Order: sequence, then C-alpha cells, then structure tokens
Amino acid sequence: MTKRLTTIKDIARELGISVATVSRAMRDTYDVSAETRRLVLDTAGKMNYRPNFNATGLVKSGTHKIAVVIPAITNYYFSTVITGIQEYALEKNYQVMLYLTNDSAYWETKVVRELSLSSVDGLLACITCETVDFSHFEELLEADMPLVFFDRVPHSIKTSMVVQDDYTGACVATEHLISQGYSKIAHLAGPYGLNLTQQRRQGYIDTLKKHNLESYGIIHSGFSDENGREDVSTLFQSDPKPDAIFSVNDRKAIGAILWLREHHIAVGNEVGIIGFTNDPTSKIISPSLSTIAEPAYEIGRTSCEILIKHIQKQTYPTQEISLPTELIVRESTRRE
Amino acid sequence: MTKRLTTIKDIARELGISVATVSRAMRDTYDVSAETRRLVLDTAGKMNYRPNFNATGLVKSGTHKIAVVIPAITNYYFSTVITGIQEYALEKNYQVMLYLTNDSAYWETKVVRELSLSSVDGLLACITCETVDFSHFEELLEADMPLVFFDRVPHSIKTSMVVQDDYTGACVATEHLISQGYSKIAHLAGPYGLNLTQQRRQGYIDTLKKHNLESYGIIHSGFSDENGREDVSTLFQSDPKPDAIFSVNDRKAIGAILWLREHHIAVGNEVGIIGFTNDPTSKIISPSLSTIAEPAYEIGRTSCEILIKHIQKQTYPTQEISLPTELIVRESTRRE
DNA sequence: AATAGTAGCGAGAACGTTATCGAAACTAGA
DNA sequence: TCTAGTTTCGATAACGTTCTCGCTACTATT
Repeated sequence: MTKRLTTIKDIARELGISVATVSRAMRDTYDVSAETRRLVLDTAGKMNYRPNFNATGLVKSGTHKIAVVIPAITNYYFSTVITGIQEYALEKNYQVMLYLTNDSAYWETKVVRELSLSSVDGLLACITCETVDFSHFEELLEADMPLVFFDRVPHSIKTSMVVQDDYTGACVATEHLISQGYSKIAHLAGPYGLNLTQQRRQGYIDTLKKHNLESYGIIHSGFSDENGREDVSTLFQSDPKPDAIFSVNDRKAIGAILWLREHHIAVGNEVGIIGFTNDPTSKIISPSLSTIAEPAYEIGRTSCEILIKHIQKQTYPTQEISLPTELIVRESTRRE
Repeated sequence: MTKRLTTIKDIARELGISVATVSRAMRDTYDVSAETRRLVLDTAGKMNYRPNFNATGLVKSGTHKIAVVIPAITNYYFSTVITGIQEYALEKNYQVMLYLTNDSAYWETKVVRELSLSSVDGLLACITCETVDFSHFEELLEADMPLVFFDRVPHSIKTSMVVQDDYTGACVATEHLISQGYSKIAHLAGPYGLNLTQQRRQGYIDTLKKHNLESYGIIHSGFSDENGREDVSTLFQSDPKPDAIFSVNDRKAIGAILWLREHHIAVGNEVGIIGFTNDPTSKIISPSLSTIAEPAYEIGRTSCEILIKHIQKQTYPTQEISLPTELIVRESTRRE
C-alpha cells in the first residue's frame, strides 16, 4: 500500500470547496445543495475515492465490523451458520471477522481478550466444549460490547442468545424411535457442561419416563464420528444391549452406523439410529440416517440480526430465541 | 460502546508523563528507560488498556487485517483452506475478514470493489465459476494492494497464486484406473473456464493418449453431487458405456456412486470411480471412494504466508506455488 | 574544566474523517 | 430599505495514535 489513495481533501481541492462540504455531500445529505452534491459524487467516482474506515471509525467510534468466534468451520452445521451470518451482515453493510478457537478454551479466551474493543462493533460467539470460566466474555459486557451467543451458550451470562429447540428436538427423536417399535434405547450424549447436551439428554430421559421405559445407557463424549464409534462399541460389549440409539449429533450417529455395519448388525432392522443436525452425509450413508434437522442457516441469520439490533440501539432488550427443529425419517429407523 | 475506553492519554495523565513516552513504551522500545516502560505496562494492564486499531491504522496506514474472498465455506475443501489461513494469520497477528461470494460473479465484483483499500492490508481470493472479467482484481493491483489467489486462479493476472498440482493429480488418477484394468474411461469435468478443470481434464486426456486409449466421454458441469448424478445418467444412457469414471471432485463422484447404486450397477467391480479432494464422506460412502487427496490445509497456510510476505515487503517477488497431491485407494476402484 | 555525545523525554504535527459553530448569501416579510 | 429567517458552506476542533523534532540532563572524553 505505497500508493496514496484519494481522500476527501483531494476532492475538495479539485473542486475548490471545503472538506466539510465534501464530507456532507458524501453522506445522506443535509445542508448541501443538490448541485454540489452531484458534483462531489461525480468527481469522487472519477477519482476512485474509497472512504477510509480507520478515520471514520476513529471519529464515530464504530467500525462496521462484527466478530464471529466459533470452535471450527469444518463441519456442516458451523459452516452453514456462518453462511447465514455472513449473508445478513453483508445485507446490512457489516463486515465479518472470523476467529476459530479450535475448541480450545485457551484460544477462546486469548482471542476474545485480544480482540481490541475498538476494532469491532459487536461479537457473535459459540463457546468451546471446554469453556467453564466466562470472565473473558463478562469483561466485554462490562465494556458495553454487544454480544450474542448461538448454539453453544453459557448458562450464567445475561445476554442475548439464539439456539435451536434442543429439548423438543430430543423429545421428538425419542418419540419417533418408540413409535417405530424400539424400546431399549441408549443415548450417545455430547460433552459434559454444554447446555445443548443437557437439553437433548433431558428430552431423551423425559420421553422415556413418559412411556415408562428405562434408559439403556448414556455415554458422554466429544462430537466426532470417532467418538460415536468408540461409544457404540462399549455400548454393545455389555449386556443387555440396546435396540436403538439416539445420538446427540449426526457425526456420532454415522460413526455408530459404521461400527455396526462392520460388525454385521443390521441398522434399522436390528437397531434403530437417529441423529441430530441433518448433515448432508446423513442421506449419503447407507442405510441413510434419520435425524432432527437444525435450522443452521436461520440461526446464523437471526443471531446476526439480533446482534446488529443491539449495536444500533444500546437499549435493545436481551432476547433468548429458540428456533424449531424438524424430524426427518430415513432408513436407519425403519424396520423392514 | 458508550463507555469510554482507556487511551494512552489516560495512562499518560495517570503517570504524569507525555503520551509520546507512553506510546514508545508500549511498542518494542527505544528511547525509553526500563523503569518507565515497566511502569507504563503495569498501569496499562491495571487500567485495562486496549490499543485503538482505528487510530494506529490511520497513522500507519495499515490495519492488521486480511480479506478472504471465497465462493462458499459449506464444503470440506474450502472450510479446511480457511482453517489453514486463519491459523497462520493468527500466528502472525493478522485478523481475517470473510467474504462469501456464493459463486456469483456479481457478488464477487461487488464485494471486491466495495472492499475499501483502507480496511485491509491484503486480499486472498478464490474466484467463482462464472468470473470471466477480472477488472475488479486488476484495480486492486493497480492500487498496490497485495493479492494472492488460491485453488481457482485466473489465467491472465500477474500475481502470486497457490494451487494443488491438478495436472499430475489427474494423471495419477487415470493411471490408477488403467492399472486396475479399466480401459473405457469417462471424465466428469468441472465448469468451463476454470483453470483447474482444464488442468485435470488435460491430465486425463494425456494419460489416455499415452496408453493409446480413447476417451469415453467428457461432460462439463458444476461441482455438486446433483451434477454428478445427472452427468453419469446421461453417460450411461448412450452406447458404448464406460467402465470407469474419473471425476473432477469427490462430490460429483459421490453423486455418481449414488446413481449407479440405485441402478444396480456394481461400483468397483463393474465400473470404477475415482474422485479428487479426499472429502471425509468419501470414506463413509459405500463402496468407499478412491480419490486424489488435496492438501487443503497447507494451501490455506501457504497462501496466507505468501500474502503476508507481500504485505510486509512490497518488492517480494510474485510466486506460483503448486502443492503435491496424493493417491488414496479405496473400494470404488477395486475389482473383487 | 570544557566539550561532545547519548539517553530519555515532551511538544506538536500528522493521518482522514465527522461535528460544531458561525459566516456569508440569499429570500421573504414589513 | 431594513430586518429576520433560511440555505449553503467554511474554519476548526476533535478522535487516538505515531513520528519528527528538539530540549534537557547525564556520561565520557580530552
């Protein structure tokens, strides 16, 4: 960037008017005649003028940028959420800065702490599996930084958040398994501490109780297909064995299917499996995976929408939004 | 952001010294005693000081930000590339701004044009399938904006770019099919105009010629599994039918497998299929998909590395880097 | 003891923009 | 013709940094 860019000073000199007038003409105008306005806009175009965001940000103390802090983007859910965020932000003329925490609490606090308050107008965050201390987020709130959480939300912080309806989704999933004739149902749960693993687990437990069924095991672990593989293997090494599995997400369910397939256990007929997410691979795997579809794109859009409302109006009230999920039936929960 | 943040003025007033000294003490120091430096750093920590990037950016005319312009992030390759970019950028204390073009040339030019030169130090781009006019990129180069392309690169612009070795990868893929005993090989190609579809297609053509084989059809279309589905269906409606397929990417290959499976054609035994990417679903689908693995993460890292070198040294020479690929053999190219 | 050199610091301009205040020029009312 | 009001604009001070000078006080050299 050695070449000097054209500034409003250059335009002012070119036209023989003051910088103040040029500045006024640029924005939605008052106090400036239609003619000079047109003149300014024309020469600005000719001189290829671009506003200097550092300068405007300095004086208005607001950059049109929002930060997104997220564990990863290499899976369907997160990448779709980000797509939703991005699209809404661009519509509203905000730019998004991306920070990957790699599901490490250390990186999360580091990133959030070093996130200079002056460089973004607000923050959209999805916490890691490990995060137990939220002081880095609380510091931001104390400095009046708008902050909204999505998907993985902390229990203790009072700010806006948007999630899918995890509890009802889990209820629907277990209900579906039961209605298909499965009765010995186990649950592949998510990592401890996360709100969504609690919700989905509780939905599972409550609908079992409602039908006077008992759980055939709950195993907590990470979100990967490898985790699902391991967990289903320990589940099937002990007696009595389950005849159905509700998995906290699709990736673990897919790991489970892979393991069962290798051990010649017929998925669907012998043991039913349902996941959560509606990852595209869930309809590619065979047998295809029944699942609870999450509105990932909408979660991205609405959380961004709420954040921008908070940014534009400090008094905007804290909101907790829960978006509906949808049952998608495929082969993995079908008997013959 | 109503609450006023602490500035170096506040620190200066607190300590009874000048802002200049505080500013010097903050950075890697010269002209400041060890004691005042320690003092400044201490009170800066106590007062929770964060540098104002707008101010530093304004005077140094450099934000520590880079922009990434990419068609989408909802697939394995792109999301992994971004992860690589992100990690290297964070190591070097750069922040990344994300712009999704949704594979639309209109959005690409819009985003790139409106990208204020003052808001980022450099640009990392992967063009859309549609892009034929590159003037929006050329304008940036004329303004001395560092710019490096990755994966999908334009043919006509003289700037740094990093790609995988598409040509050799395609050669290895077709070579593998031939060595497995397939001889009637078709190619599911990418969209016209893209450099990588040309390279992979040429690798396919050249190794066929080398073995005195003729092509059993080349069909150009998009990158989705739906495209693969459609193309393989038209391929198998006309005679003579191929006994193997080299697909420009894994998603199309997966679409092809799905179609063949539905039509009871044995993938592997009857017709061999090989893809390109090493998408995780390629080992989940059954039969599992042989493929050419792309170094997505490394492409992200090295393109970011080169961009930052360009940013830090205007005279850094233009580079064209080609990273090696790797053949991964699975079930889809195995005969009994 | 006189001079030169250096370490440490302060004053003030600059970066590009917006905001405040007031000045000119014009219009309208009497 | 004078006054009051309005429209359009210019000067100038901010915003929070960095950077260029230059000044002081101390150390080293002769």
